[in-house]
Amino acid sequence: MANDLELRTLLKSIRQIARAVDIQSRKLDRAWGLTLPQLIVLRSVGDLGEVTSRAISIEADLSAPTVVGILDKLEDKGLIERYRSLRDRRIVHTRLTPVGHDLLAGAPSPLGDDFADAFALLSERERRSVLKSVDQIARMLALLEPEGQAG
Amino acid sequence: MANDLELRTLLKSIRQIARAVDIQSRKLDRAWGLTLPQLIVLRSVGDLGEVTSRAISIEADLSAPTVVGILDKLEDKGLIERYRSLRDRRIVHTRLTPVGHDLLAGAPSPLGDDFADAFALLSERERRSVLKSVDQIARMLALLEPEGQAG
DNA sequence: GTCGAATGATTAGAACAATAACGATTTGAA
DNA sequence: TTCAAATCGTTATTGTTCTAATCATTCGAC
Repeated sequence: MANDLELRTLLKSIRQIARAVDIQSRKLDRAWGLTLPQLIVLRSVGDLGEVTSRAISIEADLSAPTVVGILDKLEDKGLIERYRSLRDRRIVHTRLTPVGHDLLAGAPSPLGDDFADAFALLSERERRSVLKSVDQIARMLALLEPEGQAG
Repeated sequence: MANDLELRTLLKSIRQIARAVDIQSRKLDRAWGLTLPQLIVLRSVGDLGEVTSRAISIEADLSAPTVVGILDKLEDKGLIERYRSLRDRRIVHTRLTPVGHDLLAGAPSPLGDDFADAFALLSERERRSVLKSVDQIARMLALLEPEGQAG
């Protein structure tokens, strides 16, 4: 089938993206002391305000244990603080500290300013096509999961 | 800027893809005893024949140390074998064992048969668009790396 | 009120993946 | 020939991420 070759090509591109993102994450860490997932979670906290771990998990597309691990690190760095809800003591709320707020305000583009620039140079038509295609792949892959309903 | 929102959307899709691929890898492992990176490396060995670690690293888009770790596991499972070149004893060649060859012959689609089916249902125009966009992102991200020359 | 089920967060364990550092070997220049 | 540089593979270390299992708490049925 011709499909087999296309699937290989697609898989290779996905791998290249995964690797590039990983490398970018380490670069970010060296320059800012924050890895990409840490920045993503920090942004989620900034966007959502006082937020439960579960909500972060959904927003950032990370499993609950992963979020906990990242929150541990962000707390160690003094960027966020956590406290148990008084109404329901199972729930842990997270919010930015002033330091975290400031850092977030000056944070770079997660995928790198060079990438952001390159992306901005695309035509609107190209950008729309890219967004549509990448979202399409994401949805098709998510279908395989038990809970995945993206209607 | 409108770009900022687009970049966020893109990042979210990329994260969803990364996570879905990771989950698919674990599913593969449970069903076949091989994770996705292991399958990719095994396929690389199958495609390239007697091959150096360096060549696998390039083909599979993985760093050299990562490839070594994966080859260790594949060797433990008896799927590949390694031997030092006699001409240049720095070089280690890798090839499939008969067991590895057989397993590869029956291996499933790396991203899952469900995904392969879903992808096949797309029109040729859609498939081309997806491949083009994903490759475009991969190239734009690779640009940031020191050695990345994709002309 | 009490006990089981459900929910939220966390810990334990395993795999991938990178950079940095290292050892072994070959190549090339003086 | 001898020694420095380059190349190949590997080890050490750190970080992300998942599933499975665990703990605490709340909710619901009785």
